[in-house]
Order: sequence, then structure tokens, then C-alpha cells
Amino acid sequence: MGSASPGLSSVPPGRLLLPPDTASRTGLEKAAAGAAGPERRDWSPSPPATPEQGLSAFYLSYFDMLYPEDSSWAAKGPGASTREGRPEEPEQCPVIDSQAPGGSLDLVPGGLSLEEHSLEQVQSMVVGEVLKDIETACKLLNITADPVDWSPGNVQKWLLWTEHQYRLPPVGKAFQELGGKELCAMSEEQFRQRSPLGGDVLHAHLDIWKSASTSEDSWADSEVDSSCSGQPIHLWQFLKELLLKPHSYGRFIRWLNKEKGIFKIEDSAQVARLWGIRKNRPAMNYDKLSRSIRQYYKKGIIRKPDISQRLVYQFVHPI
DNA sequence: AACCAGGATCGAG
DNA sequence: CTCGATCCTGGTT
Repeated sequence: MGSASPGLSSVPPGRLLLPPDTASRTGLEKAAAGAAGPERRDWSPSPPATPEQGLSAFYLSYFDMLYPEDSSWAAKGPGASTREGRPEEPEQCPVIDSQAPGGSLDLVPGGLSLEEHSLEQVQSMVVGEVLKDIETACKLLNITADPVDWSPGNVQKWLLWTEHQYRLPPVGKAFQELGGKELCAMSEEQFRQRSPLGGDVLHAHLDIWKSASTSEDSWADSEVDSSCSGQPIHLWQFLKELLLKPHSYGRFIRWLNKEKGIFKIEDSAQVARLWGIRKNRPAMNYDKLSRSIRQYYKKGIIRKPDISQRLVYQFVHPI
């Protein structure tokens, strides 16, 4: 049992989307069941705050892949009742800190909608993971994150890789000569026609890439703009800004406990880079950024949480 | 090696 | 004067 459930933040880059030998089977099914059927993904207790259509569809499935063991509430019999046995809303999501499995963090004081808050944190984390994995895959395959830009060769690479990751029957031939644009325009039905066995799953994964890359775009241009508001922005404001958009920045910085204002910087270099861009300070790095954060200690704006962890800070006056 | 704490200095506003 | 950038020393993980 120890083999599964990898430490999330310490996963080797080679892992990519899902450990082939642990959760591959179930994860695959979930990916198909969760992401492929966007019509009936009403599992979310509260409507997502963002307009992104596809994203919420694969939170569930992805969450499953990441936590093959702890997802009993969504577990379906292998191959059994896939369509009927639709998972209930998660009553209580497992604590989702990357490390610190033992003490970890106390989620929510209790009382109000625990599911919503936990769900939010799950979402921001999962989105971060998804984007990270896609980023890794892009580097590995030397393709862009946006499938629309893929050449026929890129499409083949992606197919090969996805087939390999998810143990799908090889279907490259069926999609030969197709560019990214055509691929993205294809319906799930058309995918199935070309590949009766794994077509629906492929389509589901392409969907994930599509929605992930659109959120990437919004990240790209919002990092330039929004400084045009005028007066100089404060670091703490900037950090809250990033935290407000987990879809865009969730892989860089995210809430560990929004109610308490506890957040974690997941990618210190990237956060520093964004801050440098915003302030037009190309030499910015995390060393300097963190020094500025430390200046907030005495001003009572940010502090270290009670249980001090690396890269984890806390707003003194959370909203 | 990366993170953390905090003193010192400097420039912009 | 405030705020943040930069640099630095020294400690911790």
C-alpha cells in the first residue's frame, strides 16, 4: 500500500499526469467517466467562480488520480457500474496539504460550509497540479500547451505520449495528417469513430489540455496588464491578487487555509519572477521578495503561521 | 541548496 | 518618512 499516493510536491518530473503502475486503471476510468461526460457534471455544490467550462469537469477525476486510495467516496467498482454509480458530493474532503501528512493543517474552524472551502482548496491545488504536469509534458515532447497550435507531428507525439501514459491501444494511424486545429474541432463521437477503443478517453484528455491552456493564456496577459491601474502596488496586495486566481496561479501560490489567510508559495522562483515583472525589477528573486515579506512581520500584515513551514505565510488580517 | 531572520543602506515618491 | 530593492551575515531544514 505504501507504493501508491506519492508525496505530491515531491513528485519526480517523470511522473506526468499519473503514475502508470499505481492508479492507471482506475484513473483512466475516472478520466473517461469524469471528463468525457461534461453534460452531467453537477457534482459541485457551488457553481465555480470562474467561467471556465471544462475545468470543473476534471477536478474530480484528477483528484482521483492523485489520491487513488483516499477517494472512496468516488470509488466505483472496477468496470462495474460506471454510468449509474455516480459519486455523491464529497462530504469531507481529505486534508490536502502536500506534505505534513500528520499534523498538517486544520481545515476550517468548523460550522460553515466545510465542503465548499475544502473543495476550493482541492480545486486550486488540482488545477496547479494539472498545469504543472501539462507544462512538464510540453517540455518533454517539445510541444506547446495549446493543442490548437499543434502540427500533425505534434499531434502524433501527443497521441503517443497519452497512449503510453494511459495504456491505450495505439491509434496514431487513425489520426494521421491531423493538425491541432482539426483535432480540437473533433467531437467525442468523431474520436470514437477513429478509435473505438480509446477514442473517448483521448478526447477527454484533449479537453483537459484545451481548458488548461486557455487558463494559461489568461495568465500570460494578465501578468503584463493590471499594473496600469496607477499607483504602485504593494507586495501583499500582489500576493492576494495571485491567490484570487487559482486557475491562473495555483501552481505558483495557493491557499492552504483561506479562512486563516494561510498560503503557500509553491514555486518561489515563479512568484518572484511575476513580482519582478509587475514592479519592472528584472533582478527580483525570492531572496529579495521574501525579505520584503519579512518586513511585514513587524507591521502586522503578514506573519509566519503558528506551525512554521517552509514557504508558508499567513495574512494577519484575512478577509 | 534552498529557505529564514533581520540589520544596513539606498533611492523613489 | 515609508516602501521596497538590494546586499549581507548567520542560522535552519
